[in-house]
Amino acid sequence: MTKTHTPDSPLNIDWDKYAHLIKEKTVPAKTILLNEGDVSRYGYFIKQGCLRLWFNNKGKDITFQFFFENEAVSSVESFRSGEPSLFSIESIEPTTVYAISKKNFEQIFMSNPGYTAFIQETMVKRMSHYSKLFMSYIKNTPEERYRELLENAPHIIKRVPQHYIASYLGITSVSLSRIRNRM
Amino acid sequence: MTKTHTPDSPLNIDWDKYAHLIKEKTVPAKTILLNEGDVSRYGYFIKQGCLRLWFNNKGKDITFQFFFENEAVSSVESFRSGEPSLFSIESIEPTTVYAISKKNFEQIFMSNPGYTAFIQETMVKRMSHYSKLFMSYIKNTPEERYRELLENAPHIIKRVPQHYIASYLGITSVSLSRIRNRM
DNA sequence: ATGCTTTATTAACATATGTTATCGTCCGCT
DNA sequence: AGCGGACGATAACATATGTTAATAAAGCAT
Repeated sequence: MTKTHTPDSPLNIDWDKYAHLIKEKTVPAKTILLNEGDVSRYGYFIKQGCLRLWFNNKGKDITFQFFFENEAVSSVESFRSGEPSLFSIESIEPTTVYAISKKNFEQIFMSNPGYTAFIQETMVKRMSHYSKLFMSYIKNTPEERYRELLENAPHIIKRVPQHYIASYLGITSVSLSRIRNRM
Repeated sequence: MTKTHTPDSPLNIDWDKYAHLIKEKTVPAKTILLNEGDVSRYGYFIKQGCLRLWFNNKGKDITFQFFFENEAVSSVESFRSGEPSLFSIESIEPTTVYAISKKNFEQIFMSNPGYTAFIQETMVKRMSHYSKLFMSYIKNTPEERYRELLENAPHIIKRVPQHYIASYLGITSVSLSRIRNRM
C-alpha cells in the first residue's frame, strides 16, 4: 500500500489573496460533490473534513481513495479534458472545501511558475502512488493490505467507517470483520 | 484493465539522427536488463521483442506489466532520481532494444520542446493507466480480469507464457488454468 | 425519550483460490 | 535423434472469501 495519506504537498497557498476566485463550501456528511458521469467543473481543496472517491460497479459502490485536510481533490481527467468523470466525490464527514473553477484555477496556477512545477511534481507522485497501490494489490492478501493500512495510514482507519475500508481493500465488510476478529 | 497495450505514443523518432547517442542491444529470452535494487542507468525503447516488469515477493516473482514493440520502458523513479529500482526488467522473447543513458536522454529530449510536452503527456497517461488498472483490481474477480485481458489485449495472451499472465492477474497458474478450463 | 438509520458482528453455506504434487507435451539445445 | 527444461493441465485437500440473514450497538433526528 505505502503511504496512502501523505498529502502530495503542504501547498501553503495564501487563500486570502485569491479569496475572490475561490468559493468556500460547507456540506454535511454523505453529500456528493461530483457525480460519476458528470463533467468536473471544480477542483477542491479540503479545509476541514474528509472525502472519498468511489464508483458504481454492478449496483455496489466501490471506494478507492480517501482524502483529508489540506489535500487537493479532483477528477483530474475530467477536470482537464472535460470528459465525464469515472467516479463520484462524496463527503464522509461534514466537510468544508475550497472550490476552484477551471478558469480561476488556470489564472492562479498557470500564471505562477512555482505552481506549475508543483503541479507536475504532483502528477509524478500520484502516478507513483497508484503504481505502488497496484503492486500492493497484486502481491498481498486482503489481510496483509489491512495490516499495511494500519501501519501506514492509521488515520484512515480511525476516521473512516469500516465498510468503506473493506471496499477499499477489495473485500466485503463481512470479510473485513472476520480479519479483524482473528488478528 | 482497459487497454494495457496501446503504446503511450507512436513516438516517431529519427533514430539515425541520434545513432551516436543510442546503443542498440540484442538479448536472448530471459535476460535481465535491470535488476531489482539496482539503479536504472538506461531507458529502453523496444525495437523488436517483448519485456516484462516484475519484482520478488517472498521468494516468488510477480509480473505486473508487459511491453512490446515501439514502447518505451524504464524504471521511471529510479531513472529520474537515481534510487534503487523497485522491480526488474527482463526479456520474455529474444529482444532488441535501443538503450539510452540518462545523459543522452536529457540531451535528446530536454532540448526539444516538442519532446518535453510528449514526456509530460506520457506521464499523465501512465498515471491514468495505473489508476484504471487499480480500479479494475478492486472491482473485478480474477476471471473477469482475464476476460477483460482477452478482449482488450489479446496480443498479450498470444505472446506471453501463461504463468506470467497468471501472476499479472494476481493468481497462480493453477487457478488460471482452471479458469480457462471452465470458460 | 423515542424511533430510525447506520454500522459492525456473527453464523451457515456455497464457491473460488492456494498449495503441493504428478503427469504429459512441447520446445530448444547439443 | 535425443535430452532436459519449460510449460500447462489436473487432482486432492486446506483455507479464505462471498452471500444472505439475523442481531446488536451506536449515532442522529424529531
